[in-house]
Amino acid sequence: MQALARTIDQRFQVHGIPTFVQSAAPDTLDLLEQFGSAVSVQRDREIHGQGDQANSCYRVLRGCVRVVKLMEDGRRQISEFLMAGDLLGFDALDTFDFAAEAVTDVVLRRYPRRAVDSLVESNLALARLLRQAGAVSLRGAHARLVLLGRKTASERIASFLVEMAERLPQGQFGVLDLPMNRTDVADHLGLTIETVCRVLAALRREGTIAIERASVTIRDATALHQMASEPRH
Amino acid sequence: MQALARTIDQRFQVHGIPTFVQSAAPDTLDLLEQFGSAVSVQRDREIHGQGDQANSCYRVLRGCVRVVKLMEDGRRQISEFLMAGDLLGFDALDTFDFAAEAVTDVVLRRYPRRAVDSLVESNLALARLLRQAGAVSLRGAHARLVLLGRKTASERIASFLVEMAERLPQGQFGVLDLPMNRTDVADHLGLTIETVCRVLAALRREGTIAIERASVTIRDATALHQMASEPRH
DNA sequence: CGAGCACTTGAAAGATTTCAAGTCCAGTGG
DNA sequence: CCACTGGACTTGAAATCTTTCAAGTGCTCG
Repeated sequence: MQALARTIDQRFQVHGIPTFVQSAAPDTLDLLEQFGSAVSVQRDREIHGQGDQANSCYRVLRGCVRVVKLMEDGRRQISEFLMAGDLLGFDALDTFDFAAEAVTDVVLRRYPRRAVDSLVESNLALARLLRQAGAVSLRGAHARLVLLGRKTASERIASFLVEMAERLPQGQFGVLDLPMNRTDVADHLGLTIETVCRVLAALRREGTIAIERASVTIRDATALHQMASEPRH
Repeated sequence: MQALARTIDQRFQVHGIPTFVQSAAPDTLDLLEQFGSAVSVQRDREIHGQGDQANSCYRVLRGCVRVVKLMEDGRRQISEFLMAGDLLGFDALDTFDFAAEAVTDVVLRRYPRRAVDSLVESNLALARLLRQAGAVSLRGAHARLVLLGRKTASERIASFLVEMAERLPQGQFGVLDLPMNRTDVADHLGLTIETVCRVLAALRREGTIAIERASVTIRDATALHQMASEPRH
């Protein structure tokens, strides 16, 4: 299904999972495109803050974005990383309750909220697409609840690597260029940076992966999948 | 806003938070209602299983439902508890990736997926409602990610009690009749049943709450809120 | 060449889990 | 009516995983 989806509409892709829209003629979606404008954001700059008015929706064209919730005392949870093709803020209420920050230099396409809202009401294909997108996003969040609530540190790291590998542009295999630093990974997986390091080191020693700074090569995908112990799907 | 919403449309309420639908005349929503049928499910029985075809959507009329993900080895994560008014399965893809089980005896209203899907495409008010519902649901999931990823055991319990208190039928204050058992609470908060007991006992000793079996009375709401240390909103 | 930052590794501390007994009821059967 | 049984809940003590605290290493940039 994933491959099929790509052949049908590769422009819209939600949280790394291509959206399969059966009856949407690609043209209908271009209606939204005319309201879009390009935005560039530098590494570590904020795209929008926690609590900001949700006046814009975005689609990531290039780079990596982190979706962040910050607690009063500085503890941080990164609910997800967005990559090329992923949508941001289309599901928002009137304000964002999380910040979005550029992990790398990022290029976004920005759509005014008003345009999206009104277009959704007149364009069935777009409405369908966004509904599907929301469902996929929610499914991802649920998977992450299991990860944070019930998985061990090793399982979390393994799951993370598997997920990143699955989101790799087609054709590439096993070589991950992780755009985010170890602190980001830690704050995504509910661990400390030291634990992330240690588990990665252990995986390296076992020969499951090879590490070179930001690049992780998967040497034993089977072992990694096993270690991830995903719920049956 | 919460109070206002209740006055406008109390029939639809999403994950405990009433949905505020500005321009939806209540009548429009009754269109869906004609396809609904009542379903009763006994305590601990399954409403649908993990992996089932998503042929139905539900609204909880009475009782409490748990949304469960099970791992191969039996570890369990309850992503949320649904109470009267909450929606279930409206955001599904073709299959459920989680099970729904009755915590207490439950009465549901069941809507055929097909009817919902087609009605969503013709009824703008319903589409808007469900879009909003999805956003609220996603927001809740994100809050839970922070809870599971970054909060301590005490903070999780406090957050849980605060949330349950907020979902109390209006008029009631401070007395929670928790329909779910300690194991369910543990599996919701990513803890063990023993930790749940110990933290509750500690809160009781401090005089923050009083416990009587399934009933928890909040004696010091301020202390509880502080202990919950929610991210700023 | 030195400073700073990201990352790594070790050792001690700590929070939560695991293992092990209880306690307390509600429901059952004598 | 009352003892008994099973299940949910509690509590204690030891074990364990992860964090915290500390100290490097190595790379990049000025």
